[in-house]
Amino acid sequence: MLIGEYRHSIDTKNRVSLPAKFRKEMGKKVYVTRGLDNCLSVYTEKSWKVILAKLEGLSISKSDERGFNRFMLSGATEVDVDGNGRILVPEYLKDFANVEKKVVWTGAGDRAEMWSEETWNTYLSAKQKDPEAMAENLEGII
Amino acid sequence: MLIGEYRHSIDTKNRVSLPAKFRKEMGKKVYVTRGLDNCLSVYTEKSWKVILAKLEGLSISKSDERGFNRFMLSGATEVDVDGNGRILVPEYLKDFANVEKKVVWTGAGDRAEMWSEETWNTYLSAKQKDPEAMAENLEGII
DNA sequence: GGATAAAAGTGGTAAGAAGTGGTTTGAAAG
DNA sequence: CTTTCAAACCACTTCTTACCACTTTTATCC
Repeated sequence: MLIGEYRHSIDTKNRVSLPAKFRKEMGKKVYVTRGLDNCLSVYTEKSWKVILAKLEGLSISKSDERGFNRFMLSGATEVDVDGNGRILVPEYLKDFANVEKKVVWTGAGDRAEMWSEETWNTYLSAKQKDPEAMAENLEGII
Repeated sequence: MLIGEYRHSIDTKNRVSLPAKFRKEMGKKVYVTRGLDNCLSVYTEKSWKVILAKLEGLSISKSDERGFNRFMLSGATEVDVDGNGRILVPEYLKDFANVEKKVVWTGAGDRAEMWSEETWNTYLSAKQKDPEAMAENLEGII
């Protein structure tokens, strides 16, 4: 279970450390792709397979489904964790998430998320202003 | 499984590199044809057979099905991968996809797609404007 | 609480792979 | 027999990545 918030920096070669607390669960191979709200989602091998299984149900002939499939798969990349616990973030994903130097890792249960510091701050302060409103929309789930 | 996004260029002899990450899965022979949204679809020998089987299920008496069948098959061509991992793109497919010099390869699971850089940028930014909307339409899938 | 050891974070370097352009060779057609 | 075109071959440059080194932080033990 991935939880918590950690701050790291990306070096000039697009390497970034996984939070030490995540490493055991993440193993030696992870999958990075575009996430919602302009973050990057980082999946373990196991949780990635679950996502793939869901994507396989999408139809190629329906525009929305084709689009979402492309969004997820074209954005995805399999990356090895190096000897120092770092991963390499492709340029196009850095661009997507507006990441420059400082990144924020957040645990999200089955996956981790990587945010540019500004995006995270903005997102969090917006959501924190009114968690009650979010809660109202949870429809009896919680 | 073909995933990710890669940028390459086509040379004056219409040769273009396959992304190194795709080469193992693609083997020495691939099938290129017209794809939806003005990209080119590139299939492995194996996935091409699957597509063919699906096309055979289409009815010749239904206008749309007949048309789609022609769209796929008339555009298709079998191409060999050269010693440096490149393929040769026929002129008419370059024209179809508005490819000039810069191309973007994207992985789409069972196939790869090749886009002109502009077409891809336009397509992606349209989708990115509202990935959340896509996701909401796909409720239950993710 | 301080010292020591271990882990984590960060940066650099060099060998090899990948990308791309040009040249030669062989086949086909006139 | 000559010419033309395409494809295989070759060579060079750029980029990637695995490895190594150093600094800083955290944890442990005395």
